[in-house]
Amino acid sequence: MDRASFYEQVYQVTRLVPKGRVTSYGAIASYLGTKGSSRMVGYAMASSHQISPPVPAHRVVNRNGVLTGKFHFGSLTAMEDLLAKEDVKVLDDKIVDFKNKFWDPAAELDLEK
DNA sequence: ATGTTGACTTGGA
DNA sequence: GTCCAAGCCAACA
Repeated sequence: MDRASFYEQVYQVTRLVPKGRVTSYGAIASYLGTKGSSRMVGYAMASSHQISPPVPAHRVVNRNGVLTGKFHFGSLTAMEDLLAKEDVKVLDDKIVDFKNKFWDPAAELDLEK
């Protein structure tokens, strides 16, 4: 993991997000150990458009469950459309029942244990 | 090496 | 409950 850049780590964790689930930038940042660099997580996603394999960035939202980065998808409806296909309802740019669909890598992966 | 930037988070009013 | 300000760290020029 040390060889991989912070970006790569973010990409990998993001790919681990199960379909139909969403996570927050802070959760990923915290999982990587850099809680304070929550911005970097989102910033990394900005570069995830052209990398491979593709990163399900649409499953990553802010702590509020709001699609803050939907504007970066090219189309304003692209992100919520992708989420809708994964049984994730989006209302007013916010994840419906976000708390229930929230997926915390640190808690789910539990690699510390 | 320094400065700017950013798909965030938290805390205080 | 909402709104504003500051902090945070890594990549890039």
